[in-house]
Amino acid sequence: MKIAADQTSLRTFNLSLVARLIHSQAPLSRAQLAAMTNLNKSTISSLADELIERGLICETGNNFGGTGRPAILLEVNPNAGFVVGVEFGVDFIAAATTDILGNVVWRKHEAARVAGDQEQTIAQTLEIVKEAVAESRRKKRKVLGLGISTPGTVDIQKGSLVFAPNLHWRDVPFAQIFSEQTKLKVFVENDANAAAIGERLFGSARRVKDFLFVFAGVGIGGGLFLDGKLYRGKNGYAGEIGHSPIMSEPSQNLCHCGNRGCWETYANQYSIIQRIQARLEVKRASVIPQLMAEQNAALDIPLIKQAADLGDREALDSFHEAGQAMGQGLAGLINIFNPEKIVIGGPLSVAGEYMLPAIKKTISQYAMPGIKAQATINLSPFGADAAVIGAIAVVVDDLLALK
Amino acid sequence: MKIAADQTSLRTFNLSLVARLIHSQAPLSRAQLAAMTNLNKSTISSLADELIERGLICETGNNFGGTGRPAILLEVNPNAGFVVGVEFGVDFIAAATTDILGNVVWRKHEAARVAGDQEQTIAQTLEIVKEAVAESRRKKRKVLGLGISTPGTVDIQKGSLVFAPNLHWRDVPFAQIFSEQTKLKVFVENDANAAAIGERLFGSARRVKDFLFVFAGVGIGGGLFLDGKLYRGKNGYAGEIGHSPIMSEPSQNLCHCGNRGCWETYANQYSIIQRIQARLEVKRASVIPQLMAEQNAALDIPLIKQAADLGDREALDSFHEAGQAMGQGLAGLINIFNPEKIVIGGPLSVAGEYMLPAIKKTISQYAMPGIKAQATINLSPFGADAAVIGAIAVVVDDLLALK
DNA sequence: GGATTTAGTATGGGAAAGCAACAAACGCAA
DNA sequence: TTGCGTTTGTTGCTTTCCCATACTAAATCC
Repeated sequence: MKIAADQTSLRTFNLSLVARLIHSQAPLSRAQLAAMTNLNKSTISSLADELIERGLICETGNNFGGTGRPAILLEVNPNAGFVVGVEFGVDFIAAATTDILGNVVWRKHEAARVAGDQEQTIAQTLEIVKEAVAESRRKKRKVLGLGISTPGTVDIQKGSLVFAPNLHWRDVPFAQIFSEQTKLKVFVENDANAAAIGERLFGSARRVKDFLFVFAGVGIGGGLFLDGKLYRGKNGYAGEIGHSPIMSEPSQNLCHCGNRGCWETYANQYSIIQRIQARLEVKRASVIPQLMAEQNAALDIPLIKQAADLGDREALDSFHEAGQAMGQGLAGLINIFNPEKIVIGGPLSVAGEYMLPAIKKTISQYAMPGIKAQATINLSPFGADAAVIGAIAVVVDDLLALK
Repeated sequence: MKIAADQTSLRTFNLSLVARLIHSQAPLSRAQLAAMTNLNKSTISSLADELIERGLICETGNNFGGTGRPAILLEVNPNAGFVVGVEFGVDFIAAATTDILGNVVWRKHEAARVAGDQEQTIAQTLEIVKEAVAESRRKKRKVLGLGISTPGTVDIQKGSLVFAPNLHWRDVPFAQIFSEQTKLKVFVENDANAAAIGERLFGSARRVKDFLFVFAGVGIGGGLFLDGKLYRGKNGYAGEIGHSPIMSEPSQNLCHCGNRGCWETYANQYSIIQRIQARLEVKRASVIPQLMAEQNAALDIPLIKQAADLGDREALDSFHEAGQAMGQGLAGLINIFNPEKIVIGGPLSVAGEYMLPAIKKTISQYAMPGIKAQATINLSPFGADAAVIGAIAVVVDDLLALK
């Protein structure tokens, strides 16, 4: 057990506090930081010196214009280094490199048989990571760490995947494998959780204490950011928001969790594809079959989104219906969490603009008036990349913890 | 803003830590505390001295028997004083007095037209509180504070009720009224939240970091205890777990929130009464009409519970069905929160033993295997009194915070 | 160009936890 | 009975870290 606070943890806490403030609200002067934190000016000076010493922040010019002595502005050191992130999807590997502020400097998206061949996928991923590291080296930046986000449950202490039903993977010691091969500090996190951290550090939830990240794709996962930190539950499994039984008619689709009536079966990618298929069977006035033929492509979300872009009624209606289902589930979550914000991201969110109106309307119908008025709903600025950026954010979050 | 940590907050943190450990795991020696907290022995001595000085804990004998010098055992000072708690129900006022460990020394339960006449109800409550205080004085104990729990949303800073739809009350400055009249330190909290704190301090969730208190009665409210503290959401409205839309057939009951299909309409008190009424219309083989006639009583939960005690099929089946509905909602919550525990209490829980088997069975059907295996479900040891005890716990929690 | 204002630094002090040595209080065994 | 080992708790000193105050620095304003 180690729960008490000593002088060192006090220092660490304040160091981290100042680092996070500068990260999220730069540029800031020492005087501003003192006012914001209620710490003494001299204490702030000492903390800032240490952060500069560590290379995390730097002075970046003066703030002329006002009366009095101009402030020396502090901001995150843009030369501190790069961070590499990797996301495992069901049928792709996504990777990116950013600086500490989340500015993307390199990215890659490769199709992969992730759910098929584990060994080959890891080998393929290692190549991508090595490419990212080489690229960083070429730009004369050191790599501060590697973040990995994956569907399924994760042991963040060990840095291993516990079980990902979608991938059919179990007990994969990612941290061990990747740190051995790359000598990097490796972090592993669930995709929705990672995306939530990404949204908090780099995205649309920067100063938000209580928000939910809804990661929509093959399923619907949730990253619960509560009271200023990610909530993981007893074993790190929290956030399985997609499996609330909202309907239980036997007619409904079997969820991959084995039950019927799970919320996500009404609002995930496949539910939309199904809606389209059902519509195409009875009605042919849609550009979708044509698009599929032209592009020799399967019926997937990007394709349906193209159809919607062309004004296709069936595509638009399907997104609308899925949006309603999404909104119904989110209404319940809003009542439960009284969040300040709900952010929607993940693969399905490429069609977000077509779903959002229905989502908002349904929420406003079902959520309790006093609570829903407090919550804003928006799409993640990272869209389908939310989990890659999130993987990077996990690393940056550790840097800012200054442990 | 005041977010940073200084020496004083360090001391407070450690003082509170030691106080809570002693409160929850007494008796403990200084040496044990040092081992548990990783604080230095001398630091623990200093902290213990201060807690003794403040009258919160005391030395209580030695731990002979082992090898080496016997330890001096520390425990909560039983003479520190009493705490008074009050719960507003829809049609009753409940009050109790306990010591700091939650041992009840006095209690009172009065019928009242709470939802009817606000002024009269408050006057009636004041009388009860004064009686409790007089009783404490008679026992030569000082009263350390007054806790008030109420349905609806609460402003805990101001100590006022914001809005309680069930009571038709709005903007009631409880803290102001009661502290003026009694000179006590007054705390106000939502009933489900209070009950959760009570369960954590005195009940079945003592060392549990992540659990949900389900307060079942007129509605179904939730107290969310996450990461070792109560989660309140952006505005303190979190925990409205009863209003997740789980079904939306137009046939269903209108919820008092204005929607149809809310989970709580399938599992609250009224849903059970309705089930019974429907059954009695088509089938007469029940002792319920007879009980109602004998006792000249309305059809309410205690009466239906009596019928169940007599083996009445209709009563048992109705509880069973409501238990299934309850379980369906709880399954979703388990998936969302990955809690260590779910505790069910509140007025409806007098019939808990008849609902629990169905609840557990439904949960085990609908919740995800890996997650549900981690969660135990149990009834609150305080049953229908959970919110009164909770009101007291809110006061004790403040005492243990040592602010 | 001096007054004013705001920013940041230097110095000494105080609070809190750590460390190490020591005293206290028991069991045990010779 | 006495000495030893063992564990507990205290004491005095040290270290760490933040705070208060005074001071220097560097701009604007008049």
